[in-house]
Amino acid sequence: MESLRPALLEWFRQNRRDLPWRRTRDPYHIWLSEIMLQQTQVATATPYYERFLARFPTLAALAAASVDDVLAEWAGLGYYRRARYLHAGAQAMVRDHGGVIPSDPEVFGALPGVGRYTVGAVLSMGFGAALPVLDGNVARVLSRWAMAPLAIKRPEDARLLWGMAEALVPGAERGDETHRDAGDWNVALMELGATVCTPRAPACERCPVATWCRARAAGRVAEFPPVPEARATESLRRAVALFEANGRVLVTRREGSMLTGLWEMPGVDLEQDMGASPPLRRALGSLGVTDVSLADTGLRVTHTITHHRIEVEVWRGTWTGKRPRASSKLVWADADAREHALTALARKVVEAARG
DNA sequence: CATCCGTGGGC
DNA sequence: TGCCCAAGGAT
Repeated sequence: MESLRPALLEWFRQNRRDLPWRRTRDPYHIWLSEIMLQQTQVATATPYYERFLARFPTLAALAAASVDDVLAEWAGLGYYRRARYLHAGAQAMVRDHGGVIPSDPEVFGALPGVGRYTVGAVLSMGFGAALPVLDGNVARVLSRWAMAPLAIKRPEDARLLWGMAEALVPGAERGDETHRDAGDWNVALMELGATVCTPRAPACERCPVATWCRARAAGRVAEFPPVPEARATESLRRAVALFEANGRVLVTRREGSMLTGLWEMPGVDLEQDMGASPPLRRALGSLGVTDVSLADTGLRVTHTITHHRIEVEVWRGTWTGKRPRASSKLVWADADAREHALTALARKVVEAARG
């Protein structure tokens, strides 16, 4: 145990990946990266991170932006509430905290979208706070080290895992509020989980701390952590109307609980055996789009979104009278620009239609 | 406490 | 190729 920490820290210092958010100690940049990386892989988040910071280089710039502009930069990353909370958080910091990330865990943790993980990550990396992190990577590593059947998804197990993580943070055993290794330690633990102690086919032969791993010693690494049964996905049908003009696509702003405020071509959900044309025509009519004809392109786009597998029929729309006009609910969007926050489904449909 | 919220990488 | 899952948080 005494040499476990130095062994992992030393390994990390030799093997750390050169990632954009590791070249900075600016707490705003670190905060942004941590929010973007929630439930999102490094390779996916990286281009978004670069673009986002180019557009909103400072907390003040983010706070001054409109929600729509923030969502437009976020479009394609998913979990859009993250972007709304990020924006609201930036405004709160400008309004109440002098335009900087609060270094007090209580204060920072009170901001929207900032939970215990994000508090530990940003404050340990940005300020050297001796606070733990617990994410999927750390939970997996700890479960294997202890050979304990603990799953982060189960709240009772999560409490135990947080306790284990807390006990390991440099400085914590002495009650120090800060420690120069705290941030590196947290990142090292996550880096180990991401690159060596992976969910499937872990590379134990490359693991710098394999000698401390009880699951490894027992030859039972694959059994930990236990995997809770996956929830089944539900199949849905949907039809969309694709209108194109001058390289632009007609899209409407989504309402309701999912993907609220994002833009997508007009469409309707369909029952299993329902014809698409009449309801699609009605949906267009309610947007003020009349005098059009619709033709089934035969294109079928499949999109999976949190427990729903959506099969989308793509209908080609053409106007028989005047071209549909933009309104508060309807715009002609450039699908290649990031001017509007298009859903991934919308981009997929455009892509499919272009062949 | 269980459920909800998006998307794309990787095997 | 389908399926698992990835640096969570709010309700």
